[in-house]
Amino acid sequence: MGTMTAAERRAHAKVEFDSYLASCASRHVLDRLADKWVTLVLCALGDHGSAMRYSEVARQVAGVSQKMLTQTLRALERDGLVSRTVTPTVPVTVDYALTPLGESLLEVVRRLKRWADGHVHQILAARDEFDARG
Amino acid sequence: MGTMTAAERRAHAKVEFDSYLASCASRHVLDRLADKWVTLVLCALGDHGSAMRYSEVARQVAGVSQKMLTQTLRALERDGLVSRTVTPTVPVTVDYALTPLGESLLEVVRRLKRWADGHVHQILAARDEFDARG
DNA sequence: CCGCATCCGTTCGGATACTG
DNA sequence: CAGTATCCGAACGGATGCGG
Repeated sequence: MGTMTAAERRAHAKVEFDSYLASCASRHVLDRLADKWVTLVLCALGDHGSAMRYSEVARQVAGVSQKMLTQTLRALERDGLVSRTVTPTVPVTVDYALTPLGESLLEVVRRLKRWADGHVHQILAARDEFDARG
Repeated sequence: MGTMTAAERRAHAKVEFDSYLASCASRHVLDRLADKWVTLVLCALGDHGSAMRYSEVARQVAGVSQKMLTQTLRALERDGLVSRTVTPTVPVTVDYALTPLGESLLEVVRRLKRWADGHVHQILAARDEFDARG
């Protein structure tokens, strides 16, 4: 395997770049929120108030595949943002809820949503004007 | 064309889902921020304080390809978050700066970063514990 | 009921080369 | 200097089928 074209150079550049990103700890969290489904799941759990079954979350979010939902919930659990409780009933029961850390994050996300709701018309207007010019 | 396998069903589901998303206007903005480079560019412009040349931004962000940088700047310009000023000198000069709307958003993003910086250790700790259990 | 594994189309994003 | 255009590998994300 004498060919080490893209993969190698990529790896090198990645290390370099990751060290840059690592210096900015908050990027890890931003990257989490960057996920399309994370905010939706977070808000679903937050709006509901109490723990939700897996299928409840799926119904609430309503466009997510179970692959993405499971993946998202796992990631959130891993980061300590949601808790996962398995009750060994006959068909197993699994409940998800926000942890205190998750609720703390939800507050910040809600601020973001509030900003978005308050400024979305300006953004859409700017977008229209920009597109009109071509 | 009797075959309308994935493409068709996909299209149908997408319409359904998009109407769900459309009801939540703030998603548009969240999706913008979801972009990996948007927050970095936003912060670069914000930290610098005044207008920056294209190459200055590139140097500051330091891991972005020119393709992504241009694409990101265009998107931000389109949304009215940054202004793009072309000065027709001999080698053309282009300056980018935050608009008032962009600065307004930056404030919210900074809140998010502050939360992240304040809680990243909890997240990393949770992650380690989770990984330790396997 | 909850979730994992596989397959596969779509999209993202970097490298490179070229223009004004 | 500040882009644009093309190519291509890598990663995302949905559909389906199986397992506990």
